[in-house]
Amino acid sequence: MNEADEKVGELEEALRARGVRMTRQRAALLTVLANAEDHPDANELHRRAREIDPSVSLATVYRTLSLLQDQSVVQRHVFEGAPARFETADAPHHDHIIDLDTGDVIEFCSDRIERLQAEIAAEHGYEVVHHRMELYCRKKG
Amino acid sequence: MNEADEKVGELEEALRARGVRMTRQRAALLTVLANAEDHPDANELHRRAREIDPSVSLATVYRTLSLLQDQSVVQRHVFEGAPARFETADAPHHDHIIDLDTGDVIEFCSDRIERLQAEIAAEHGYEVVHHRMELYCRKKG
DNA sequence: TGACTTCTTGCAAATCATTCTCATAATCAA
DNA sequence: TTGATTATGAGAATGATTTGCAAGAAGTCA
Repeated sequence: MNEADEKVGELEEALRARGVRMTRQRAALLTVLANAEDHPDANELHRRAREIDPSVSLATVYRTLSLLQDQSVVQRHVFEGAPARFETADAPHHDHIIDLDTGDVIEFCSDRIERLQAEIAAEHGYEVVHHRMELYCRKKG
Repeated sequence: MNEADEKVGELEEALRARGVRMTRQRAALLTVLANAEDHPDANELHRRAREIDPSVSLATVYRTLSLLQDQSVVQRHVFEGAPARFETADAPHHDHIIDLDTGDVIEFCSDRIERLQAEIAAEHGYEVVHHRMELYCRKKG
């Protein structure tokens, strides 16, 4: 039993404890998400989930992703001109570098930037509920 | 003749100089854009353009917005879960605070953040082509 | 375990923003 | 004005996501 499978078990239990019904399809999607090292979109998640349970429909993938987002189990990212991509929300907050040539996504985080953001918001009388920062980049010459 | 009308004239001329045909519809949209103090979406721009020239179609609004974006006359912003919003690109680069309760958009910019972004990208072997930073905020209680 | 209530699912049809097709109309250079 | 080229309107097409509905599972309680 690897790390990801362990994670799936924990997630299932946590969700059940919060009154979420555990179905075949939801378990399949949780497994896919826990094993994903990338940032797949709904279609790709659907493809992978079908390998575990061929009956899973795309509609259910979307429904389950919404559910998991509400439960703070996954995060949805919408990058420019592309379908939304998903990842498990267990990692601490981070932002993304998007490689314009390959579509690769690299994660990073910077306390200094976050602090500056809060400062700027405060100057305008606001507090940051959440933010989005994406750097669309190209490999250096 | 106010500031915005002057801007429209300049824009028309600049576009013509670049070989862009000036049509009734394009002029209408330029006028709307030059007079917009907010960040309207395509539908709203269509509504406003119709007040000047009722024949303008939504398809043309979209086509013209693409054209103007290519010509660096307007910038398109896609905020969370909402249609794209547009603004003239004459202002220097800036980022946005989005008021979650009202949908209001406030502009700001921070050299310090931009510098940090470039630094972070460089650490990963990248250079920033462009970026997106949005602070989804609520008024401070 | 069986019976029930309530939630889930798959499928297909519906949305929504945006783009495209194509026949017609307008722009601009000569 | 004329002609070559490009733009436009109307509506159909697209792609991602959501939804309505009838049928199928989950969790509950006796």
